[in-house]
Amino acid sequence: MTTTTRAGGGAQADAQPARPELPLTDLTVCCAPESGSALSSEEAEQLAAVLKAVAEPTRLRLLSMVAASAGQEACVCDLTEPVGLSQPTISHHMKVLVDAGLLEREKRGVWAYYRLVPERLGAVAAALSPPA
Amino acid sequence: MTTTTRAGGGAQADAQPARPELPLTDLTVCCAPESGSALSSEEAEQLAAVLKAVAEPTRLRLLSMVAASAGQEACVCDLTEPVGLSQPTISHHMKVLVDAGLLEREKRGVWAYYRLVPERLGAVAAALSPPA
DNA sequence: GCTCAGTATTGACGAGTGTCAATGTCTCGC
DNA sequence: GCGAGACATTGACACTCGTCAATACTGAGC
Repeated sequence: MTTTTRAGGGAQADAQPARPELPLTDLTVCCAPESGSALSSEEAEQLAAVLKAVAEPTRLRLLSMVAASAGQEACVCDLTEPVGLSQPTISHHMKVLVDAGLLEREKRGVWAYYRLVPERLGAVAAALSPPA
Repeated sequence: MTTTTRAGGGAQADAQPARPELPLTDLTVCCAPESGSALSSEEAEQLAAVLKAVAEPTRLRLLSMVAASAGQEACVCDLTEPVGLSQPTISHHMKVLVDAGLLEREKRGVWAYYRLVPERLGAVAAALSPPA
């Protein structure tokens, strides 16, 4: 299994069967010290997939707005206006963030509330931790 | 100036005049705790610009290969073969990483050596640090 | 000066992505 | 049940991006 250094201690690999490969907190560290080996293609694609979700100004703002909200959750109705984009666009970005595992969706009545997943974000940050 | 929480303590804002806005270790924290305000458009674009450079499997592999090399530096000739892409493509990716401030280029004779900039990578990781 | 090897640049092409208008779906209140 | 509001989905468009072939550039050795 090549026990390389990894980020996040949770390592709940058996999450949902619907998503075949989405380790919540199990991301290979990008830039390990000199002795560590480089990323494989699969590891690089996994990390890049999550980073792609974050590497977009609008999504970063949405993520930060959710994190800054009380209880670290917010609904689309609160996000559409300050961002200044159409509602379908916001909905699309939120879906990307949910698919990346960075947000969780919960529908309460008519409203859809999105909540931050700190462990996932922490795993990404740890994967980018500098060597030494 | 809105002194928000930031990542990295260096804050050498006056770097090179050639690059107008490339604060090496001065990136606004994305997802601050509840009291912290959300990212502005400029802050989000700055962070996203660096993340875009990293959110690509090939560039992640190149970055990790440079970091894993002895002395944390490597030349293009060492990277082309294991990645399995053409030399212009590798050169292109390296330029993107240099422009993002994640790598530094130094030409020694005919060879171009790329060295990791840990502070920059650390600033990105810190900017993505989870709240609380 | 000339040749050669290591890199960088240019141009072009296909794939991917952010955006919006229009439409669909679901829940609540009447 | 019905209309209204909140959100998701679809289709279309412009734009960006990753890749390669071809070419230009640059430093070393003869």
